[in-house]
Parts: sequence; C-alpha cells; structure tokens
Amino acid sequence: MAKDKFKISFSEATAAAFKSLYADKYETTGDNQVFSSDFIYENLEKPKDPSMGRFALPVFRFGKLLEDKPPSIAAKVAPESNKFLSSSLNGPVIVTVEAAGGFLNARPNAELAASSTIVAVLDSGRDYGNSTVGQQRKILIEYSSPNIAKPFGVGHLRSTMIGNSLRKIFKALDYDTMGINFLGDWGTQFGKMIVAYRRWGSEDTLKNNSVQNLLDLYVKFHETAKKNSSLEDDAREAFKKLEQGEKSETELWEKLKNISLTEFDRIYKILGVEFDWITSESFLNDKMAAAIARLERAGLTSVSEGALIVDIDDPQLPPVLLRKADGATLYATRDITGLFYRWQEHKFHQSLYIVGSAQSDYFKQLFKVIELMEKSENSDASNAMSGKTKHIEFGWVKFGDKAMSTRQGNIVILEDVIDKAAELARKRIEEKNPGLKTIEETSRIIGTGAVIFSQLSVRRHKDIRFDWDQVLNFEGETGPYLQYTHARLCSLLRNYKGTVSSDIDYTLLAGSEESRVIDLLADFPDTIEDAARDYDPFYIAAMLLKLAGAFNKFYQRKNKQGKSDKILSDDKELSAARIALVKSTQLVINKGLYLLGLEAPQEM
RNA sequence: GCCCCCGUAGCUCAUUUGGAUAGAGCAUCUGCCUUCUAAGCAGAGGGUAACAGGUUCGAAUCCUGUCGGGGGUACCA
Repeated sequence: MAKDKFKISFSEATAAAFKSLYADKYETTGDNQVFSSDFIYENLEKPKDPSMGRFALPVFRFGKLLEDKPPSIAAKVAPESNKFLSSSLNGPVIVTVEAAGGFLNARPNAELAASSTIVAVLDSGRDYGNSTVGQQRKILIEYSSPNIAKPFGVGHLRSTMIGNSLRKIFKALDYDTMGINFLGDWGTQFGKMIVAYRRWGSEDTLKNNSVQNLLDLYVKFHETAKKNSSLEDDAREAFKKLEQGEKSETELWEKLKNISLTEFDRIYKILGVEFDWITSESFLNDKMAAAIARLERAGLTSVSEGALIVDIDDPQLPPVLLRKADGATLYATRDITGLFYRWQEHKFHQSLYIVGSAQSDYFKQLFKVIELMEKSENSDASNAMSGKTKHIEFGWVKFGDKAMSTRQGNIVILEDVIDKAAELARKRIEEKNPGLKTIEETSRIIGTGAVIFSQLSVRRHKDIRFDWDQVLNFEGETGPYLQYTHARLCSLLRNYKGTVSSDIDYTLLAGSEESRVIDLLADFPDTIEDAARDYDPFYIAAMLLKLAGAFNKFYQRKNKQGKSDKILSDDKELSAARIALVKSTQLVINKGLYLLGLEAPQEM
C-alpha cells in the first residue's frame, strides 16, 4: 500500500511527542507501541464523522502503559505533536492535530492535500488507483458458471457480477487474472432434460423462445417426479448413457447445449461481462479417470454402498463421492479434475470460486480432499495447490420470501429485468433530455447499470432480496445515480472552454465541500485494495456513492446571497481550479464504475 | 438431530481488524431550477442494534445461552 505522506508526518511527530512527554515510559518500552511511528501509522483509523479530520489515532489502549487517562493523554499529546509538526519543516504545516476525548484527530493542510491528490489523479488519469502489489502473480477467478439448458436468471447474476468486478480489481492491482466460466453442461440434470424432452418435447420446443421452453420442461419434470419417482431413475439412466457416449443422447445434448451457449453469449454482451476462458464440465470428461486414479494412488478412496468415495475424516462433513453406484461421475469428480487441470496448466497463486454460500460445506470437502491428497503425496508446500484455493461465498438472491429455485420455476429471467429497466430509463430520457442522440444505447447502459449495481451495493455475505421496485428505482443509492453524476461531470467538462490542468491556485479549493471530495479521491487507491482484501466490490460501490454525494453537495452549494455557487464562472482562476477537481472526480467515478462493471455515460 | 450464515429506523442496507453522539437511501412531510443535467441538493420525523448474560477502558461488532429466519446435511449441481 502506498504510504500517505500526511500520515507519515503525523506518525513521526506524534511518536516524538509521546517520547518527550512520557520519557520515563519510553526508557522501559523502547521504540515500540506509541513510541514507534510505524506502530502509530498502522493504528490510524478513519473518524466516523469526516468533519473531525481525515484520520485519527485512538489512545484509549495506551492508558495502562502510560499510566494516564486517555482524554488527558490526547490533550497533552496534541499540542506537542503540533509543535513537532511545525518545527521540523521550513515550509507550511502539513498536518494539524486536535484532541477530542480519547482521540487524536488529524487534518491535512487543505491546500497541500488538494494539490497532492489532484496532481496524482490528473497525472495518472485512468491508471489512478492502480498499484503493483500483485507482481503479476496469477489469480484464477471462476464466476457465473450457469447451467446449460436453463435460462439465465437473476440468481446467476450475483456470482457473475462479483467475479467480473474482482477480475478487474485484481487486474488493477497488477495480478495476472484469469476469469473462468465453468459451464454446467454435464450431470444428472441432463438426464432429466433428456427424459423430459422425450416425454413432452418436440422439435418445436427447440425453436421459438427455446430457453423458456427448456425451463418449462425442467419444471414439469420436477413436478411429475414428485408423484412418480421412477422418473428420477430414468434420468440417472439417461445421464449414464450420455456419459458412455450413446449417440441419441449425445445428439440431443449437443442441441440443448448450443441453444444455451448462444443465449448466454448474448446476455454476457449485454452485461459487458468478460471471461478469459470459457470451459465446461464436459471438457473434463476424458480427464476424470486419471484424476480418480491419482486419488486412489494416494490411498484416499474406498467403496461404500457401491459408490467410490473419499472419506475426509471430519465428523461434520460427509464423504466426497467420486463415482455413483451406477458408475457415473458427480459434480465433485469434475471439480476436482478441473482443479488438477488448472493447477497443472497455470500454477496459480490463488484460485477463487465465486459461488453462493449454500455450497460452503461442499467447498470445505473439496479443499480437504486436496489437502489430504497432497499430504499423502508429500508435496512440498511451494508446489502444492492446497491453501491456494478459496471459496468466495455470497448470500442468496431471494425472490419474495424464497430462494430462487430453477426447479420450482421460482425464477426471474434476467433479460426481463434488464428490458424493463432500460425501458424505464428510456422514458426518463425522453422526458428530460429528448434531444439525446444515443438514447437507445444510453437507456440500455442505465438499465443494466441499475441491475448490476443492485448486486454489488450490498456486502457479499448478505442475502439480497430481489425487489422489482428497488431495482427499477433510479434515485438515491443506485447505479443510475452514479451514472447521472458522471454525466453531469462530463457536461461541466464540455462547457469549460479552457484546458484542464493541475497548475492551479489550490487555495481556491480549501473549502469544506471541496476538501471532502478531495479526501474521498485520496482514499480511492486504498478502497481498491480493501475490495481486493475482502474479495468484495462493495467497498468501491460504497465509496463511489459517498464521492458522488460529496460532489453533488459541492455542485449545488449556495453562496452567501443564496444563489448557486457555480463551478464555472467569469472568474478564470476559480473556474480553472474547480474544473481540475471536476476532472479528477470524473476520472475516479469513471474508473470506479469500470471496476464494478458499469458503463459511464457522457450524457443522459 | 447436527453444522453454517443471518437478525440494526416502516422498508432496503451501512457502521472494514472492537472505538467518538449507531449513519445512508427508499417511503412520508417541508423547502430549492429565468444561467453549469432537479436521476440532484438542503431540512424534518423515525432506534431497547431480536432477547438475556459475559469479556473489555470501550461491544451492533468478540464469547455463552434463548428466540426467530435462511441454508447445508454422500449417490443433484
């Protein structure tokens, strides 16, 4: 993480202040705790209320060490810190410290903060916020991974958008990222589809609106199977034949698969989602035997009730099935095989699975198998995939009160949602900006923006309730609000006649509204790293909302006469300074939206 | 039964490794466009953070228990 010069100055001055005020304690403690500037730097926090300062050091925990009361410590240290801060430099004081209860609140010199931030943003442009921490280490990210022969529902959206965003985030941090779409095109479900198609389907089923028809078949299968359990046996039988390469099953499967692939491709284009590798379960068909053999060699397998299993020696988790009693493989078999393959091909630093939390036990099992196997093989840690795989889980997308379930037909088709949102956006544009030439494209950008953002604006582990009214609302904490702010920034830049430059009078940007915007711009690089650390794009979404809010507040600020205090005016110096802030904000919102997977319209 | 996750304003959610007076948005109400995009801004009301204990200088956050919701629990993926 790039060190912040304001925080460094504060930490050094404050460590010096502690040393001089508590010299006796320093003698016994040495350069540790509050007497170490590094320690102070590491323990800085962000004040809850931004008006209290940009960063803060809580001193409560040092009460015992210093044998003093926290408010008293803060009250003594603050002036001493300020003394060091002003004496150590010839130039202006770059940070001022203020005691507030048990906190030392620090505020960078507004003018210096403005200049260092804006220079950094304008110099880096689109690269602002990027870093080199990844050092080109390889990260595999598996996301989306829908099942073929089912429509792309809102339930798949969460994995898709989190993964798509993480891929961009890790790329920005100089990781060598690889986005993988692991399509579910194998397994008993295709036995089900084959059985259902033979019973109720026809050539017509595959023609018009065919994915919807496939869903109807799938739902009908499960309805019927409730009453007639022999259907499930038929499905298993059909899948077994497919796995053995029987011609008629294979041909039908190919048809179902092609319909879905075309469909998914279209959806991903609409969403702007990209992958580096689109693969599928059937790709692993000829590699599973070797994978099973490897586990057998490692002495992990046994036969139980006719099935080939790995007992993972955990009372809380069931064994992993590799082969069913009828000889057919399971999802776990293919996942393990796929992992072997990915390791062999890519020797990844990390491999992430963006999959719902319902599967958390499953991934525990999976990773345990790998761990046991490598232990048994005596792999040395540097050449082991164990410990490098991670299940990035997220909450369910609920519809009504229930989880969305394809089997029960309780599913909202993603494209319906996007179409509705885009339609609504179009109406808004027709009312408000009827001259807009790119109305078609722009309404689509806004519609998808609303839908995508709804998935990323809640922390990953939480369940999301899918609510039409909420998704179709474009006001407040929404994607369209960010896009609107971006369009507004672009509009200002179009209206400005001069050239945007960071060579401006920074004293003109020292107001509290400007400072708030600048603080948030300065936080952006850390926010990207936070998002990467927790594998959660939410941090970026939340920060952008704050930034947009702070900017809009500045934009609509009124002057003393109660008139709006315009960004652009006859005052050339002032306009030049403000437009530099506008450009910086526009760049960061644009980049942030990009990292989330939203497009940023110039006009709307 | 056992295991995991969740419970914060009427609703949807923040509060990053425990920190300051628990904050936003939606909805409701009140203001603000003859000049930079009102998809905006300003303001009002709205809280026993499910409940009860515990740890701590300090708990929405950590621990224990209770209640409520969701998920998982070998031949689905």
